[in-house]
Amino acid sequence: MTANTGAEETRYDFPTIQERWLPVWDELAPFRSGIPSDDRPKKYVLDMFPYPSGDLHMGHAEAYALGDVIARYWVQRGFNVMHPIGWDAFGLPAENAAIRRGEDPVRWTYDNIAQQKASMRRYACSFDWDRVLNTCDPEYYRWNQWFFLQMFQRGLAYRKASNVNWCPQCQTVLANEQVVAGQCERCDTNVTKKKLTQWYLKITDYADRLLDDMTQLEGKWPEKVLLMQRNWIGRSTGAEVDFEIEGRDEPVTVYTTRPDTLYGATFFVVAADSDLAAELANGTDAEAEFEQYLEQVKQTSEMDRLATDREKTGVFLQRYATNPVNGEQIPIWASDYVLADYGTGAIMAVPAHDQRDLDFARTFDLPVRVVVDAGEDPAVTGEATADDGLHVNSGPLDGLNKDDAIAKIIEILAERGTGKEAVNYRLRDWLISRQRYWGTPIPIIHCPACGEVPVPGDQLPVELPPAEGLDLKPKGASPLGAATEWASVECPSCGQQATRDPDTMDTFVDSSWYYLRYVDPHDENAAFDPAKVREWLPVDQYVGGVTHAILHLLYSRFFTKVLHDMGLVDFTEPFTRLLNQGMVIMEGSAMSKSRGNLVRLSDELAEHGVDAIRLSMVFSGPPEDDVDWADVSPAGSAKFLARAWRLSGDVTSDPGADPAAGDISVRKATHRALHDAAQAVETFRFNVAVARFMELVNVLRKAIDSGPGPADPAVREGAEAVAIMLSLVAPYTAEDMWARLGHQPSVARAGWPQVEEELLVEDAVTCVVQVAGKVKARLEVAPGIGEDELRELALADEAVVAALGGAGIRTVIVRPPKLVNVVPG
RNA sequence: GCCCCGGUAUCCCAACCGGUAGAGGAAGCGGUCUCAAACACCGUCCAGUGUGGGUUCGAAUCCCACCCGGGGCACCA
Repeated sequence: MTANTGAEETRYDFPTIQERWLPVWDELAPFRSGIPSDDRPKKYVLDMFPYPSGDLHMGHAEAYALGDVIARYWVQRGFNVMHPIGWDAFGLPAENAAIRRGEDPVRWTYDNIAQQKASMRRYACSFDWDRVLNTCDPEYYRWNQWFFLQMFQRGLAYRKASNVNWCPQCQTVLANEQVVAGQCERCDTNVTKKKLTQWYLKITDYADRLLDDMTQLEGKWPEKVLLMQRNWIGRSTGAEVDFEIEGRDEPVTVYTTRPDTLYGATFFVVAADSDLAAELANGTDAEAEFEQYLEQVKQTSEMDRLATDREKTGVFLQRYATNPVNGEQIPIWASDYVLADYGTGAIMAVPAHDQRDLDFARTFDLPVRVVVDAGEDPAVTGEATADDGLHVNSGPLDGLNKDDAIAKIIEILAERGTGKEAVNYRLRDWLISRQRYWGTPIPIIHCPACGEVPVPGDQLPVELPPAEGLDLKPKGASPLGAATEWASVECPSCGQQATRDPDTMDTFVDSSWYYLRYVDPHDENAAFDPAKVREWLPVDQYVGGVTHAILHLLYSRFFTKVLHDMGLVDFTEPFTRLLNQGMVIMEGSAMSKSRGNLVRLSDELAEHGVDAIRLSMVFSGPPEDDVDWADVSPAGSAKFLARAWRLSGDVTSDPGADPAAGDISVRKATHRALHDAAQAVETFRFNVAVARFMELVNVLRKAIDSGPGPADPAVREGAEAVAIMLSLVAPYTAEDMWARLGHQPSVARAGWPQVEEELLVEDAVTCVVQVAGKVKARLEVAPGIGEDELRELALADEAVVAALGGAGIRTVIVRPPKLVNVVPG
């Protein structure tokens, strides 16, 4: 390298340093991970890829700074780290820009990608630029189509008509995971229901494995994320019980988690919007009333429906069900508090032991019968009792506790053939079709004769037609349907005139497997090469926001399991470890244009420099906590960087000077810092690691100014360690220091110095001597001091003797070398 | 309503298995340098750990209750 190393400079000038090293790094490419002769052990560090909706913002700056610490750390530790980046490039913003400003979504997307890519280069992310992928490239999304067809053939992709979530703003359907508190995850519009035929992926087939495999992730993923996924999947165990219905051939099955309370069922409720309700109401005197009620239910928005403390409503259908254990006739009601798509859409109501049933019973004056004795009468208190207790009024279950009663009743029902043990999930199949343009076309051809026909593999990818000339305005049907030339095709199986499926896939399909594609993003023969995947995956460390705790992470786990079953990968969990970084907020609330508290990343970078911003992000606190920009001081970060940088100009010894000849206490400080910082990084306490850097810089400053002086080789050793450690967070500053210390770039590949164990041992330790738990004396002792010796020393201490004041000694607790506690008698 | 996570100095945050409450930073204050200032450097102030109880020789750390903040789930039978 012939770059000006800046050895003569005396002032830390970040713009100069940035310009100096960027071109050098471009040439050196220190983070290239695909060199065949590279025999370093492999590690895969992955940042969640960004959506290209404009330039990078503060949130990106934080996320990528944190991921970079991890990636760069493992490089320093001698690993061949694959740290790739790509773009999650399909999605609505491109389309909306097209609609609003008449821009071509393709162009809009690629322009933004180019801008973000340039920004990431300047931000000095340690990405391997040979592995970039864009999900909107046909060479990428053809494999979405390929996976879809694989799933289709396995019965894992199917079409069905159902009441689906519909966002009136986006004019498209949404998956359950994309509805947050009754609102569209993307635009916060109240979601409505619509009966539509849509494509689904059968994630429910994997519910048990998605749940059970979480044990592999225990301790490696944030507990919070695991909990959220468990809640989302919502497995419950109970029983299905068949109730005969008067005047109906088939019995109706209900699902209950409390089959033991069957004797307490005093009425029966079907979901008002279920087919069963309509059927049961049909031809009864209640029919008109029911129709009216159903209308009213349909008018209720999802938001209102979810509101707690809602009055219970319903209609008696004038029909009766028979309780299979005691032959009782119980009235059948229709209500919206029972959900059509959970369980069987019908329940047995046990008001004494279920609050919702009790509320309903009290509203409509239905009987309440206690079958589990809890000492209180729910009919009087208004509080249903769900606790364990002895069963009463329950025939053969009398006197049993809950668990025994459940076992017993299941046995009885099974014997009679009127019920069985059953499991239910909250998780629903993943609705993946979208009525929008900018996504992966679903590779199915609808033939009037053959039905749903897969597009033959050799005709993939089914490319999107150009947006030009298409009306992309949301109108509830996919714009692709209007591209007649594109849509009309011959049926691959019978040759008849047929049409392409006009919908595109949820963009979460794209991100469900992108981490596999990075092993060779330009592979033309397959989505990925299983051999290469074996080399690199699963991902050792995944870094991203907690916003994806359910959506993306659940879908990716599902995809991985499907690929496992297809024999394409040999692991069942894609991400071994997960770190969720927090958000960047401003004065307590999320940054947004409307709040006017938006801090522009580009402004901050221009003012303080890339390194100072990165350092601020990393140092602000634990990575998973939100960073309040009002609390961080980029100027303070810049000050520290300048202070560290100055060390490199002060060192006067030559490169290669033997540190063993240097000052021992400086050496100890260096090795202690290297050791502690490494540990802090490995446990994601990056802020603590930075504190260790700062500590060492302070020690070295003192050593130079008023200690062994700038020529001491220990000072050089320390300054080099600072450069190496700092390379994780502040790559420009570190590289410049490295050069000023007389080394060739890149410091990123310098390697983490070997920590010398003997330098971690302290010369002397302060031992605290307490009397009755209060500190009375401090002794300087050898770290290896024995218990007896320490006890004697402590008891001989004047202050201790004085504190005891002649009182006897009951016990002496000795914890060498740090503590002695004398307990007076 | 249920379930998680967190409350330490003015602020952001450290503190290993229970063992000296302070590593680091910001802000403040004082000083050195300077004609003065900025920068830099040096020094310094500041809490007994949300509240109440318990366990222990000893509690920020463990247990119980409560308060406050953040998050998740929420008519899932």
